[in-house]
Amino acid sequence: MYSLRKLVILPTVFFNRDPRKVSRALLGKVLVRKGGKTLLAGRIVETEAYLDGDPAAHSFVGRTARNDVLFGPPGRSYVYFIYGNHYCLNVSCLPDGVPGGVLFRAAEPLAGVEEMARARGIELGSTGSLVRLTSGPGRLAEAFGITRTRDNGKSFTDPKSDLFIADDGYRVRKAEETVRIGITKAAEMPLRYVVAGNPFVSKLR
DNA sequence: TACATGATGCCCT
DNA sequence: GGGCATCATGTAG
Repeated sequence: MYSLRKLVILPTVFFNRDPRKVSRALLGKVLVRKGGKTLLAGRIVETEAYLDGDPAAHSFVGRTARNDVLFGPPGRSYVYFIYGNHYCLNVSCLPDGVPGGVLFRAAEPLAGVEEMARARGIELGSTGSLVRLTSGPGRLAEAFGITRTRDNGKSFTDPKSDLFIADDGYRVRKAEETVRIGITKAAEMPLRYVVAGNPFVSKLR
């Protein structure tokens, strides 16, 4: 069983900087969802940065009700619904008033594997079932039970929050930068960050 | 009020 | 390697 005790919740200043820095620094950190008696935890192995003035960022159109969190204070969860099926989880970056964020694209399950499998409708034990739990932004969000109604705007840095990001002392050996996935604008910018060789990183399409 | 569009994943071949 | 499910959001009218 994964132990909560060694977890140190990341402070707000961690997110109050360039999303590229935050994306890289988040690799190896732990995403945690605390339920009533369940604990879901996953090591972050893949992220993407969305910058201020970035044509591929939701904030590019200006501040709206939908993307408001990206413009707000750092360290909040930005959840959006995409393609009629999937939620995606992000964290806001940069000071209040400046838009920016990091998309969580994949994680390695550490705790609550059965709950994740149930949420994903996956039978554990079948081929590749563990990887399919959390490799991909839509999968990751579903495994952690993320929805816009429930989680958009939540603080990631409040110890009382049921959703937070923590450091458990793990250090990534090697990180790699690649182009982002599934976008058409500014598609050439290398703003995707992955833990080299980790099997839970989502595959290029 | 309608409609095109998209930071995708699944389930086939 | 390609079709498809499926809907919130923004923009036009």
